[in-house]
Amino acid sequence: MEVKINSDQQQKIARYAKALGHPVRVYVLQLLGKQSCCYSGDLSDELPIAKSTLSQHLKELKDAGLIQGEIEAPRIKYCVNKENWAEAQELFKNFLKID
Amino acid sequence: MEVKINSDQQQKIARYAKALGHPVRVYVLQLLGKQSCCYSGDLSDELPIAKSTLSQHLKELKDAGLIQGEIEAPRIKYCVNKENWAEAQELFKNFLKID
DNA sequence: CAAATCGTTCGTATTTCAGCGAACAATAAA
DNA sequence: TTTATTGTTCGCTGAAATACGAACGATTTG
Repeated sequence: MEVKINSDQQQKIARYAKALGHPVRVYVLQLLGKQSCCYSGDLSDELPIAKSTLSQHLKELKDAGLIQGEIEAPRIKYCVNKENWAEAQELFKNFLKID
Repeated sequence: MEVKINSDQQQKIARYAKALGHPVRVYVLQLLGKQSCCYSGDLSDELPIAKSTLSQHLKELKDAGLIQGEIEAPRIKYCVNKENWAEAQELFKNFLKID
């Protein structure tokens, strides 16, 4: 099957990959994979970056569709977006030819 | 097992992900996965970007370690770097929890 | 030897990224 | 009502990314 230039699949892979293109965002996702959810404030306490910077990273992951936040005022609980996570799994599995 | 901040694994995933963060680079890798190797000039003919831009993209993939180029003067034959490709497969498989 | 071909590098312009501190807004707590 | 807590947004800075055309260098071709 022919590989198409600038296909939807390529754009999606690139979009998800861009979101993973920073170790802090990879860490956040690994943490969520391990403990199912977390709070921004807790992350802020652990990570050696300003909370505004963390906020920007979380926004990037949200914009990519990989996480979602649920308000538990005054805090926000973040968790993985299962649907898009499954899509990313499938895309990278096919792209990287895993198994 | 505890998730470590800024681990080697996170940095590697982020590095490979950054290389995949553009649809043209994803296309190139898909093409190489399908036909094993290709020439820069051929890519340049197919893709709607300047050849200097393509050269930059190929350099980025080389710098990330995903492809390598073999000189067949005056052309260059590009192919996937199998060793690093296998590493990327393993990293993303574990990270995305594929199977 | 000159011309052609191929691919890289440079410089430029623009956009995006990643960091920060300060200010802001929403909510809870006192 | 005031204060505290939480997280976002803004503006800034500097670096990186993405695009290009022009110029360059290495090799092949005529």
